[in-house]
Amino acid sequence: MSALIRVLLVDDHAVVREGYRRLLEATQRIAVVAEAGNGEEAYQRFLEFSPDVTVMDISLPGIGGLEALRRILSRQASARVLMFSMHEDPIFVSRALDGGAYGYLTKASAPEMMVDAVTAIAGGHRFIGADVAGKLNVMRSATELGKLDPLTEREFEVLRLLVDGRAVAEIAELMCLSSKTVSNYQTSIRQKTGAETPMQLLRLALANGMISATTLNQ
Amino acid sequence: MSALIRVLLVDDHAVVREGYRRLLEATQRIAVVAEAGNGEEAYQRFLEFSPDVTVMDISLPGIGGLEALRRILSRQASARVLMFSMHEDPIFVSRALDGGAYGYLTKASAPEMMVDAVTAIAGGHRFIGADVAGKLNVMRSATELGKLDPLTEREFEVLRLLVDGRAVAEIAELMCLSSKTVSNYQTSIRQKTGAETPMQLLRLALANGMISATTLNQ
DNA sequence: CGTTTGACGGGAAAAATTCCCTGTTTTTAG
DNA sequence: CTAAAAACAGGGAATTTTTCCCGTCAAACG
Repeated sequence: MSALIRVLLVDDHAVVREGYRRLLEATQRIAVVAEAGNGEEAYQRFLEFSPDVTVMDISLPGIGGLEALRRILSRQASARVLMFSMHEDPIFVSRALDGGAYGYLTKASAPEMMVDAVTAIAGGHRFIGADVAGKLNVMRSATELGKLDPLTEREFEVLRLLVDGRAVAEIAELMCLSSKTVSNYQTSIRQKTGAETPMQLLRLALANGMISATTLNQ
Repeated sequence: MSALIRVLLVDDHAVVREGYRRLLEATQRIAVVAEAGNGEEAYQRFLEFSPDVTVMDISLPGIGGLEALRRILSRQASARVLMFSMHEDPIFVSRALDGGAYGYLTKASAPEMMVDAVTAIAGGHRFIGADVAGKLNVMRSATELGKLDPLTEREFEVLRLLVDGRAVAEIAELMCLSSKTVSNYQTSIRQKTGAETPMQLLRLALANGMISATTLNQ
């Protein structure tokens, strides 16, 4: 029998941490040795405790889960981190795995799967929730950031103006084009990026830093 | 000593339900008699079990937490429902309370507070988490935030799903409506808020905290 | 040279939105 | 309790937008 698996638990919601803690510790094979509520703290705790496995929410206040993951790995490349999130969106999954995570689960997964995942990762395996694993291959390597690459200059400009809150007609005037052309560009943008609704397009643009999220709030 | 408090637990994430269940049952004074993963199911379980307190997430797939709350109350006006959510945004809080909820907590609250809240509500008191109670009055007057107030419950739900990146047809299916109706709602939302492009809607939603800026970036 | 790729937009068909209007519930006010 | 008001749901028709496919033109490329 192997020794206790020492876990660092990171989530900004105390209730969720509590849920995972009870869940994990119920097995007797896992001990939660530390918790953190944000990215910076997670990094600190990681250095302090050197946990076998770090279980971390991808959405954290402050530096965010992916950045925390990066910092941890830059300090100790062999660190084993299980990322989880409430999104089963493949983009999140691939970003996490590209970032060096050892596993990925959604909060919608069966609770027991968390135990399996932690155990697997502690043993050096990778673990990806069945619910997202399927989708992964389809979208693989199409990381969110690359999605805007195939856009031509004009398409990109149209997207920028859309994100700026401009209407199609307005963009046409600004760019001295026919509304028709702008519409056509919009269509090709959607095809190239795979965004199916205006909002998805916007979120994609935001994720690519076309606008800083903080700017949005005023 | 009073009898056991019988609780119905509603959240779309099994892990979160599990966390709350363990948390609540650890006290010995509370028993989780049923769980539900969506609004329709919540209503069914409520009828089946007549729980003393219903603990329900505001963001649910299908009919949504607020609608589920409404249905429950229309069946039994004396029902005691504790709504919770990951948002501490005043708009959600006031919606829930206007809708007849007995209490409101955020997932960021200390886990023990959940127990206190359930106990208080079972005793007929109202319970609002300290973290949101303060903001309730302050933010009420802020001009930006008032923009979503004239929206009706259905409009609000449509907006939430739109911002979530859902297509109109998808929303229609989720809410069991005709696409036509959803389109009509969309129009009235735009008229009431003055938002003319999807981006402006997104901005509004952000300003009102329907989405956290960090969610967008990760 | 051809060939490809991007810029631009027309035309026709398809889809979505808008405006208006009709019912039905629900809620509120007196 | 009753009347008025508001919310809910969606049909019809006109309109706008989008989509898809087509073309021209110019620059870049092998």
